[in-house]
Amino acid sequence: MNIFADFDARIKKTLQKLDLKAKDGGDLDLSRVAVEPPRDASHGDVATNAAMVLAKAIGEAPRELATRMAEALAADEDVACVEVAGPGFINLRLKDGYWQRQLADMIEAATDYGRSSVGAGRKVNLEYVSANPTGPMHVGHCRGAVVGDALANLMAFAGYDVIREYYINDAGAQIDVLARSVMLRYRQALGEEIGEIPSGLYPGDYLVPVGEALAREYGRQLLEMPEEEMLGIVKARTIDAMMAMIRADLDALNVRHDVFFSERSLHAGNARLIRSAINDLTLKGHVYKGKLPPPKGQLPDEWEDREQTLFRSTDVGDDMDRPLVKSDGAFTYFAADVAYFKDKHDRGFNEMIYVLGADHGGYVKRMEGLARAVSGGEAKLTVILCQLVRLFRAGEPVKMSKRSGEFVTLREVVDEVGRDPVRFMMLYRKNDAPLDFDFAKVTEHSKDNPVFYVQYASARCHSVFRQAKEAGFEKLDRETLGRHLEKLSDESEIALVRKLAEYPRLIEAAAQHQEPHRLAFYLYDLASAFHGQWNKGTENPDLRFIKVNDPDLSLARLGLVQVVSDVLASGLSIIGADAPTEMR
RNA sequence: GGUCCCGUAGCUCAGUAGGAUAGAGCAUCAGAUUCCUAAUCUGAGGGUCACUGGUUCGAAUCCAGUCGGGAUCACCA
Repeated sequence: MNIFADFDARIKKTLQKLDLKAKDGGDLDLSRVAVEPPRDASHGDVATNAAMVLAKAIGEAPRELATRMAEALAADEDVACVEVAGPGFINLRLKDGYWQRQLADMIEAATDYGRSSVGAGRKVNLEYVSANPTGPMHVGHCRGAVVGDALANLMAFAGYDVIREYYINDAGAQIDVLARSVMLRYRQALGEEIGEIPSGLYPGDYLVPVGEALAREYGRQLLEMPEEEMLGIVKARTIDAMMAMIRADLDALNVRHDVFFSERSLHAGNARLIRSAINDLTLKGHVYKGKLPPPKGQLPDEWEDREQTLFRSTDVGDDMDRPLVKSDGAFTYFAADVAYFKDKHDRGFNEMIYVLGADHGGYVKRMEGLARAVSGGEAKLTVILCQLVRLFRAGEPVKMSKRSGEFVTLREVVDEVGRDPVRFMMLYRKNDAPLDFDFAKVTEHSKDNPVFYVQYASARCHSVFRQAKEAGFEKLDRETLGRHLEKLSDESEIALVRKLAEYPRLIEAAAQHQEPHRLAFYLYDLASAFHGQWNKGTENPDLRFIKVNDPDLSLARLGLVQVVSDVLASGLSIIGADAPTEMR
């Protein structure tokens, strides 16, 4: 139950009873009425701007109108007091009994607390990672993988029907280069001296086992085949091997996909699907033959002024029209994108989300244009751009050079710092802000490390329960925990319940705005509130969770701890990290 | 040159649908901690929200422009 939605409904009902009329006789527009937590907790529990938003239409001073509304709202049995503040805010303070009932519901809902139906079962296609199958995933892929995966978890929890998708770029010139690189390793496995890997080929050692496997399976046979046939086999085997490696890496990061979609499948059968998609675009009038103006600024060295098949993306918001066919007659990467998007649309998706690195910022407009053109404007395509991650080791930047093949792999990072810290830290920043990732800080066991801080809160909750058992509390099921909640009356305890009550609204907002980082920040806040409550017990023994001489109060407090633990577990599982029961 | 992202405390960053006196952590400073739940705690100082103009009851937030930083810019994937 989202308490702000609850009071939104109550407040609007009250407004109707007041029978407010617009001065021009028209209907009042309540859509701008917001019911939300006040910025400052000292203002109360629930705030609304209703009077300020409606004052003009009604023709009454905001504060005057607010006062009338406040009187009506004070009649609500759960409202302790109402205040009009500032320019016309109405602040409600709720009775302890309301919060105690909320807590009872949370205890009962257990790990389903926070689950929402705002998504209304809408089908969403979420594509993330989609790293080229030409080598192991490097650390640059990490952020998009985590953001995409966590967003999928989040949206699913908020009631969307999410399909997680990976687009395998297994067509094109890079794959030819990859296959040639493997051929070299194959000959090496057969005992040939291959010397240094020629520049332009992939030098990485990870191709050695692929060559060896081919040698085991085919012996020297591949060398005797026609080039075409041989390359086909090598490509297929290599892509399989690379994808197996990538999947294993993703698995180590706890990143899952439902669909791995092959770009090659679009090119199969004389590119049937691509032709069909382009044909479709042509019928809709988005394709023409023409020349592209050379780019402004300096002219590229090998500029060809030729007539080609173009997608008129400028009609749908792009800066320039995009080629669909290359000079060698093959389809461009973008042409395959058109077919892939059409495939998603044909599969019934009207909401497509792409999680991409910031270096793909230039593709956003053409992708949005493509969505408009293919779906006739009915599909919504959103691109989430993740800024770059900078790696640090004890404050010093970690140098990486793609040319020398000297890059930090995703696997190395996961192995070194652990899956949970990687996932949490990747979400502990807005996606459009650059992120500094310091190995030392991320593994540090101190309160300065947010990962540890949040997980420690979870461990502490479990520790409280362990101690409760030692103190003789045997029956700690949810029914028992919810039995004496009226005993929870300390201001700091009610404050913690309020924090917990924010969770459903936070889930909904984070899912709707597609901002999983909000969850990481919320969990940090919650952990902080819980640690604070724990620390209050050190100063004031009356506030300890377990008070042997007052079992009912102890049970009520354990109920509170239970929900803190539930929400931490729920939130951490969306982030994709464990909620530990103890710290080791 | 075009496009996109960013600019908030000394540093790293939040800022929830345009709301009230702009927040947190680190750092700094001042205290607490014989005992319990210290892989600490309490408190304080610190701001031209890059700049200018606009929209309105009200702008860090929306719009336009300026400055500064980053990404990207035919056919590659």
